Amino acid sequence: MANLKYSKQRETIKEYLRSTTEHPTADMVYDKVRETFPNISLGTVYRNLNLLVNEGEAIRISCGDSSERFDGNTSNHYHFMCTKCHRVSDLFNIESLDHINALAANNFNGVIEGHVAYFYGICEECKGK
Amino acid sequence: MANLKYSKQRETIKEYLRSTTEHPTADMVYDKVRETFPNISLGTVYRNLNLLVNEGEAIRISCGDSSERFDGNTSNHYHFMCTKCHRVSDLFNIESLDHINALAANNFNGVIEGHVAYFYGICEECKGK
DNA sequence: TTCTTTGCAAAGCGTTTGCACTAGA
DNA sequence: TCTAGTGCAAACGCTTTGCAAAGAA
Repeated sequence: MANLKYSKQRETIKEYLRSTTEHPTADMVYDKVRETFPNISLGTVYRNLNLLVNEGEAIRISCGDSSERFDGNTSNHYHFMCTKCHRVSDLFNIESLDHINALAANNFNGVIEGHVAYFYGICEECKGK
Repeated sequence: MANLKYSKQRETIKEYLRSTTEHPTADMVYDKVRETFPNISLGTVYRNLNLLVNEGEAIRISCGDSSERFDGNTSNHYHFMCTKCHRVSDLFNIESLDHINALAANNFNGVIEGHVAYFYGICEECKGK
């Protein structure tokens, strides 16, 4: 949380994540940020993505794909993944599913602290094809 | 789906998955099955796990951990992962959360086909510690 | 100066795959 | 016989890490 010095690279990554809704992978971030820093390395991108996630400036999304995705929108929301084009989009129509925690806690002897959930199906763009 | 020949190795893996509720990783399966087939290779374990999942004889579980887990119980149920000991357990107390698909579909222009969800928190064993 | 960040390259880890051989049908 | 499965080792894809140089405070 502390000991963080400013870096142009991290700032650029953070701004890119905030500006997009495409939920990029580290590789996609790398490609984008290289437009500004042609010499940036993938390692730096990974390091900064991890830092941003730890600082609460970004969210890590695992949708069963081979690589993780990142989201600069840290507000509580759910995601949808298209099984055809594998794009991840935001679902702002559901506010919260926290009631399912109570369902899970029923008759369970541990402590339910939260859940991870995402939806899948066919996105609007792929529907007609 | 077709062209499957019997193999002792696959049968042993399948039976192990059916007999346990520990949701083993491929490595854990490998360790277990080596008790019966000391020369089995990790590659064979992976190949058979994938075959079993494709045949519907097992389920693949991704809980954000580095490695995937497998479950021989193919009935519809949810999982709980302890954030302390990282054990995965079954939640038989919730039958279905399919109603959340309708919540997600509301005001969404694609097609919601299903969801992936798991719960996390502290398991009964770790609670007292 | 001091401590963090960077670029680079190598290593790490889980998983898959090519190949020659074995075994089920 | 014919085809699928096996063991082995190498390769793969994503991510992390060690190190010396560069940059922020």
